[in-house]
Amino acid sequence: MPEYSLPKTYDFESTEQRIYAWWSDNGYFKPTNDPNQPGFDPTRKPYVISIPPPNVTGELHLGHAMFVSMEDLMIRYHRMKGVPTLWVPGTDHAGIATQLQIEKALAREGKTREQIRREEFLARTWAWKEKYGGIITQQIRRLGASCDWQRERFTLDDGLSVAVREAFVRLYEKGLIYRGPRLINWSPGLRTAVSDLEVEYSEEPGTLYYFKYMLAGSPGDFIPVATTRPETILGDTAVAVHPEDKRYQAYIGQNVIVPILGREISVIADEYVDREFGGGALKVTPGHDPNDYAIAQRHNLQMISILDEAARVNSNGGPYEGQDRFEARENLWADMRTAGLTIKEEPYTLNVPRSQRGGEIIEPMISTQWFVNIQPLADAALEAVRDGRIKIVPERFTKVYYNWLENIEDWCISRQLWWGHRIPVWYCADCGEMTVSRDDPTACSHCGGGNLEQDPDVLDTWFSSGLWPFSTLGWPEDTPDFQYFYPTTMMETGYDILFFWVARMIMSGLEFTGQIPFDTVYLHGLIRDEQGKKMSKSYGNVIDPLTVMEEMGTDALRFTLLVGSTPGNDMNLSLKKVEANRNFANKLWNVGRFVTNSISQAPASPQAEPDWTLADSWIWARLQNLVNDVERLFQNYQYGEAGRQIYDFFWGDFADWYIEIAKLQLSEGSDRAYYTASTITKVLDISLRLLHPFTPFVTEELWGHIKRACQDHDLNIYPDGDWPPALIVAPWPEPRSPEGWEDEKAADFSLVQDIVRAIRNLRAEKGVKPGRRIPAIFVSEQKSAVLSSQSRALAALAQLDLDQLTITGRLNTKPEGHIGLVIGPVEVYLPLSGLVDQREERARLEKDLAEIKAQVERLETLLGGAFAEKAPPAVVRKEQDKLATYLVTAEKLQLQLDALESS
RNA sequence: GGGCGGUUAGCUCAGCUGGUUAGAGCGUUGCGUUGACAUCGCAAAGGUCGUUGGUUCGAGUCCAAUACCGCCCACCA
Repeated sequence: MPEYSLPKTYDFESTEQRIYAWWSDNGYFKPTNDPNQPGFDPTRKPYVISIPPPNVTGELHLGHAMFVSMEDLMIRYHRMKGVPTLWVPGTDHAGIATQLQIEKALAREGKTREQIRREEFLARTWAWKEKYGGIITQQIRRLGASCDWQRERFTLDDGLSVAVREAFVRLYEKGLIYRGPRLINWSPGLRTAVSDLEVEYSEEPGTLYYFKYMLAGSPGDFIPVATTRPETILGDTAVAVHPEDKRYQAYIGQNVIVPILGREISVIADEYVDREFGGGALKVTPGHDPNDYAIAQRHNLQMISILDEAARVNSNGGPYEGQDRFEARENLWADMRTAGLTIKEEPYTLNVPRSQRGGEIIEPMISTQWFVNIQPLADAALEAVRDGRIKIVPERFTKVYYNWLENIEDWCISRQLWWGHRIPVWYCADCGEMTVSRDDPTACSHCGGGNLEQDPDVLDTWFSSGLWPFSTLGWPEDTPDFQYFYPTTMMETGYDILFFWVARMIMSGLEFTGQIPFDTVYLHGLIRDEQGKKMSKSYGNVIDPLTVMEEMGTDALRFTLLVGSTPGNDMNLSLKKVEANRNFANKLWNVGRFVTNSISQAPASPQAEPDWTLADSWIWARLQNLVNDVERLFQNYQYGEAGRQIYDFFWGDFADWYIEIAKLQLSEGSDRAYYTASTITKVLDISLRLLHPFTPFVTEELWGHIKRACQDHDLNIYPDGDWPPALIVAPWPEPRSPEGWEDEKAADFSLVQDIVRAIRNLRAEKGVKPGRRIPAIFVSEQKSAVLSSQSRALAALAQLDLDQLTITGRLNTKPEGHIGLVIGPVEVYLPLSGLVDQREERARLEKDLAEIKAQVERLETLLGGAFAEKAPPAVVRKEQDKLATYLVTAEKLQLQLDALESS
């Protein structure tokens, strides 16, 4: 019974929470260089990430799993490199989203927020937050997030609220915030303004209505006008035609009559009008259409609002007052038809603006709101990326970023909600002036009166999240954290919030701190279902990360997300992939079992280290190669590719080949066994270190077992037995340049692999029973030394009879009753007498020969052409070597064929 | 209307500065109780890298055009 008997299967359930608590208890998530602790060194540059704060009452979804995995990978990698790292966690109050949840809960009690009043509503929301606010952060912990939880923040914290007020007041004092009536996007269901970004457009079938605008001056005469929204006729203040449109030129300046209402409005000329569309004339509704609003400003037109907060027709709508906007549409149209004012209706595809949150149709309305004059901030934000102070990965998103900022409109920041940062503006009942203040004022700053009332509105959630990278570090106070950890290093998030969040953080960071908030933006893609469809509850294709973690382990999910994604590209997730990676975790585990057993069985007190075997050299070279590649890929943010390469190395090279050969070397006893145990331990150790940022739990757990086994058996793989206390803080493997011997060893080992594969292949083809050991004759002039040294390995891997192996430089006659194989410079003969079929053999040899000859021909042409002169010498030499090998192979194949003919 | 991404094996995808026989996982087929692992092993089948043209000694990789799929921005009522 081995001393270390690990279970056969990796048990993630019993591991993950224990390991997480252990890391946390040992303080590994905290920065190793902390400005609030003794021994702080301000010259060491930290690596800092601010977490994209999830909605405080949200539930974990795959988007969270994605960014947590990615950021945790970045953090763990840098931590292992010895860089002081800080990952600041926190949550967002998510104004609209949270308020909607509370309102829904209220609705179930048959209440509205207006009924219970603001104070009571906020109390309930806070209670809700207290109750559910911990769930999401708990779930993020389950993913293995190595955040410094002592620095956790919430956007409505006192400190962050101070930051929000500071930001608002500064902008106001600089004249970059203003209040006024403007056409904004109104959400009638939520009864609040929303920003342009919060409106989504969807193509939907609708109707284009044609009707008559009767001329006031000449009865019976009319201008035909088309609209998709007849109810807005009630708010028309002009009819516009193109100035050069001959049909209507005569009417310009005349009056037309608004249907049903009978108001007179004038016909104006504006180049915006498209003569081809509809009748060529445009009704102008400045109060409910952005383009019409612009026209109205050019022509100084009156602006009429016809809808109230709930999008019901108001008193400007005459007989339709009180009707819902869609109801009014039908009724007005019916009345117009009765009045003979309609022309026709035709089907038409509309682009309907809908609320990102509620999904209802957004109504453009004129409303008094607070705005940020964004242009100066946008210019600075553009400059920071243009001059390279901030780098966006993948690079193509910089163009998207530029395009948005170059065409940006002022930002409507006030929301008619209750849950959020209340606007720090007070209105004086005595003098009517505004007091804008960082602290709650007791008196009007203008008249000194005490009759102050605070603006009832709150700020857009993104206003506070825009301050996140520095508000979480203590800004506006100049705290030690802010001084040391700001600017942060990496902003990792989904490309879908590039505008909402990233751009605004850059604008705010530059404006308020005078510095960039982070130097790199890494954007990951969205996660879709197996077919590439968006996951949504209505499709029923949502994958719940918690279920996946429960069933297959956190590491399997993390590895799938990390390795399955390419920067900026969406990924399609299927459970099959997670399953494959659960199997990988299990593979790791079982290699670990093998290694711990080997350690505990290895002989003690080593003598001098024996020469490395070919396999030893090969695996070291491969591993070193891997370390270098991973480092390069990490530097280029190619995390997925790095993970894939580690996977391939671990399974395809280490487990499939080296471990199999190691079994032989271990059975040799004494020093060879000791050093082989040491080698597999070292290779595993480095593999675990490389994998740790991807799959932290299984690697940490396994590494702990390896460490204990080594310590108990005096096997030192770290100098002086100086083991790191935990894998999470173990040093990252150092890249090294090759020493020159690697290529030859790689070529020799690859020959061994090819021989083994060829023999296995033939055995399978001929139906030789697995396990049956057969004799073999190896013939090669150039490689007999390699073959001799590898006889045991060849015998074991290809199931040959070691006692009946012949290795020779040349053979005069082909052995009777053998099947011959040619692998490069090596011939192998296997005595499969009963299974030899002359015709089959000839066919096989001819096929191989034909292939080789084709290659020879190709290479001869290649090397005879301009390639030999123009290609780099190293590339040419490689091809020449190949040709030489092919020629030898061809020759040997030909000899075998000849032998077959003559027998 | 403008911009971006994708198109590689039956499916889902890698393939990063061009190097000459294009990879993985899953699936399929055949064999298998080799004391790490059946969440496994061995072997096999399977691809004119969307199309056309160009640059180059050399193109899945670079350039141009084009088709289809998807996304973002703008929003002609």
